[in-house]
Amino acid sequence: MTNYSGFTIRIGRPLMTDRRNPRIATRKQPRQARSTRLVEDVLQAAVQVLASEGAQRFTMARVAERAGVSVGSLYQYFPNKASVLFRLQHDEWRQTAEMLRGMLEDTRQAPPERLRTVVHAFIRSECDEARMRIALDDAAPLYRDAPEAQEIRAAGTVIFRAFMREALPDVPDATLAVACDLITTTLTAGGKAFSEHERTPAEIDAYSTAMADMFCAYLERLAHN
Amino acid sequence: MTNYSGFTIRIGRPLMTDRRNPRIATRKQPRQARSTRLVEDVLQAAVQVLASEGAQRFTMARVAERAGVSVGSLYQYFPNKASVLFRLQHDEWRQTAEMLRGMLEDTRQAPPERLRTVVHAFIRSECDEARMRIALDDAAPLYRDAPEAQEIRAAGTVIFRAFMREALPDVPDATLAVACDLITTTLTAGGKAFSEHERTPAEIDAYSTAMADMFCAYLERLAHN
Amino acid sequence: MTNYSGFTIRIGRPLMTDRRNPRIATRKQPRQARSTRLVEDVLQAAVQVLASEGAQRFTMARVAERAGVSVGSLYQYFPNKASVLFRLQHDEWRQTAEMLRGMLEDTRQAPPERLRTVVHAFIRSECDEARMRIALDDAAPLYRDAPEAQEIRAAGTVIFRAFMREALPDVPDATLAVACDLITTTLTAGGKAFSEHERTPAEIDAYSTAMADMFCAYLERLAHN
Amino acid sequence: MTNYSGFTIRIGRPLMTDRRNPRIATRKQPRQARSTRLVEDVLQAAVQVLASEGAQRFTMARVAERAGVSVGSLYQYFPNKASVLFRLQHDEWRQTAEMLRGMLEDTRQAPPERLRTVVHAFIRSECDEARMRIALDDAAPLYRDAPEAQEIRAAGTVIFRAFMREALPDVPDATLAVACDLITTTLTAGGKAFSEHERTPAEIDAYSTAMADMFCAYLERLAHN
DNA sequence: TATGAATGAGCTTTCATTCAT
DNA sequence: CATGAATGAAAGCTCATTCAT
Repeated sequence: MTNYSGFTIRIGRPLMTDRRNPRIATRKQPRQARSTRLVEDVLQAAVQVLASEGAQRFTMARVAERAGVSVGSLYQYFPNKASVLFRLQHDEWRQTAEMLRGMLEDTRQAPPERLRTVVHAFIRSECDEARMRIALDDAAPLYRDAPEAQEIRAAGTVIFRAFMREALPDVPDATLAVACDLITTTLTAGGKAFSEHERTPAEIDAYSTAMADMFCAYLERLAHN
Repeated sequence: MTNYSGFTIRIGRPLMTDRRNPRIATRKQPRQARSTRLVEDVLQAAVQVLASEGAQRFTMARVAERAGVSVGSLYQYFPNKASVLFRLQHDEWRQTAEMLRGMLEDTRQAPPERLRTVVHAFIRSECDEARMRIALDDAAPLYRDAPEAQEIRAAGTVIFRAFMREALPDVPDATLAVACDLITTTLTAGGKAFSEHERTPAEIDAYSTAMADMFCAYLERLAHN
Repeated sequence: MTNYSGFTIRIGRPLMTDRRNPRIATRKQPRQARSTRLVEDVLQAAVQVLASEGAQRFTMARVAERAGVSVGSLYQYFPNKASVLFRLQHDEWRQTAEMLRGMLEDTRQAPPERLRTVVHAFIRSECDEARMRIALDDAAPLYRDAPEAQEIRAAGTVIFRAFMREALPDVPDATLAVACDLITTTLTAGGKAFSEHERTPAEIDAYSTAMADMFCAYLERLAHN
Repeated sequence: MTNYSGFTIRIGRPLMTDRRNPRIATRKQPRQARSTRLVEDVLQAAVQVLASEGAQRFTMARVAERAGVSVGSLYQYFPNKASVLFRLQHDEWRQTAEMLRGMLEDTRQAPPERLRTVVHAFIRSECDEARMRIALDDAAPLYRDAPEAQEIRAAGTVIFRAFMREALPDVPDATLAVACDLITTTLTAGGKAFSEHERTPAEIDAYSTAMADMFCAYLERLAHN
């Protein structure tokens, strides 16, 4: 998936690339402490395998071995490989979304300032663990078309739309919708593309500033039209 | 590949996700008519397989069958699977770059107008054959890190930089470089993300207009600072 | 199992198809009400799993889940998967055998009439729960070669032999033995084959009548030779 | 499949036990001599594996090893495991059907004599390679529901029906149909059941004679009613 | 030069059974 | 007694690539 912050508006239907749409939800809820631990170990191991081996060599066997469990145990809690990857992505989404929500709803700052903050935070977070994120993105075809993946993005959309409405009270709905889509897509897809290469903190800062400038210039133009 | 128009500036080094960096260049230059024909058949077939089967099921055997050639012949002209995919991507890049170059260098229009034209043309072209493009993108991990892929982008960068300098004569070099990077990345990554879903012509137009608006607002701000 | 009514005479030794001959008897005799209940729940669940999932997907985990018991408990009363299946088959056999015995020993009717009754009853019973029976039969390789399975058939044989002797008082022992074997095999194997396809009551009746006719014609011929 | 002579009439629809209905036809027609040889080696190996290891342990890897080829080669000519088994069964059917057809159409003998010949030949052939046949039958769930398997039986039916009409010229169609079904089912299912145990030539002869007697008695009764 | 048969490592997933809690 | 987490061997199948013909 291109955008994993959960903030992208999607109007059209996704172009499926795979016939089957696998169940991806977790197979059972771990109830005992040991199980919870196992799931966490597995996810941690999955991140490591993804980062060190890449999406191509991300196999259930490797994850199991890295986690110090048997393949069978893996399949107790994840119905298939896609579900492990999806869970990773999902957790990422949740975490990022939570972070961004806090910033977007922080009424102590003016909307443009909030947007600046969000852009900087997002780009920076994208550059953290970039290797793993790239690999996770490479694996996207495996989990992208799962129904669960589709559901996630809606929540982020709502929050961002509210923010945009606050920032641009007088803009017509249709215009606002497109602006939301454009900004979130630019942020997420652009952030991802940017983070595909190793970046210094200075580069990150310069790029984030530029993107925030661009967004703010756009907002101003929308406000004055 | 995130950007396949050949217009993205890349400063940092790419974060490799695969150990081996295979030769990807075509194995031999087909000079005879028959060979050229074969290569074209193969590429055509590859596009079809990609579009109809998806990246996951893109195999050399399938390409060969669709092209009406033997696997052996395929390997006469392409050293491996990645090279076929890369060639597809490369051709795409070339074609798009050529188109955009014409628009960017068309001095009959003011720079902002040229940029608008470019954005519309690019987004529209991204939405054509979207299914194949998505699949090609899914397969990016296979060819992305090849040295040949790195070289391509430079040319596009130069052209776009010249355009930007023309549009913003007084902006410092460093600022301009970042702006170039931002705009090309937004255009390519954003365009790709947008085209991942089925779009009506009206949606395409609205989105392109919004993106062009955003770019122009940004250019103005840069010009006046 | 080809014949699961318990009425087939087996002279030769079975051709083993599996190396190991596992213990199949129930692990312990459940004497407490709770245990009896559990065993019954398990068997009921097993029937359901067999009918709904087929032999291929008949797993201990599924049975346990359907029965609302833990796998561990399952293994308290059944030493292995084969034993569950065998028990199912065994119960079937017992039930059918009991039914047929009553009919065969009913001296109020002449032997040919009794045989007619038996044929109709058996074919009809085979067509009940056909799906489960097919699945149980598919699973036969798992329990067929168990020693316990061999023992069962003897009892049925004795009863049927007595009936045949009554019907054909003057036929030599050897001839009678073969006739017994032929009729029971035809009834059971033929009934099973017939019930593998969905049947209307009319079809069932027609087929039963034909089979009974055939048996009676055969008995008459044996009697007059 | 219960009946593999191809002579069974099936009126009702089969009760499916598996959701998916796999393609079973051969993947490609071997054109070179080497390939033909390979296919034959594979089938020979499959028979051996089936006979020596049983259906349970019949795996593609084992077949490949026994045939002295790689698994990959196996999958060049057989799309899946079921197709190997089906091919075995299919060849059996064809061979048996051919044999029986010759006997049934041999007008030099009276119909009852022909039927006697057929019964003896069939039972004897069932007892040959019994171990392999049992295993093949155990594996039936894998190929039974394939569409190709359904088609085969029709041909045998036609031939046997013609024979029965010749033997019983005055019997109504409906009666004849049921009689055909009964006799073929009895022959095939009964023969299979009989051959599940090791048999001496004397036993085989006695059983065949008995079954033929039964059929002839039945035919006579039908003729005189 | 063209063919396509052959390879075999490698992948995902299942499931009977055990045993610590 | 009951639980259900954990095991890990084993299976079916794919596919990039090679090389004898």
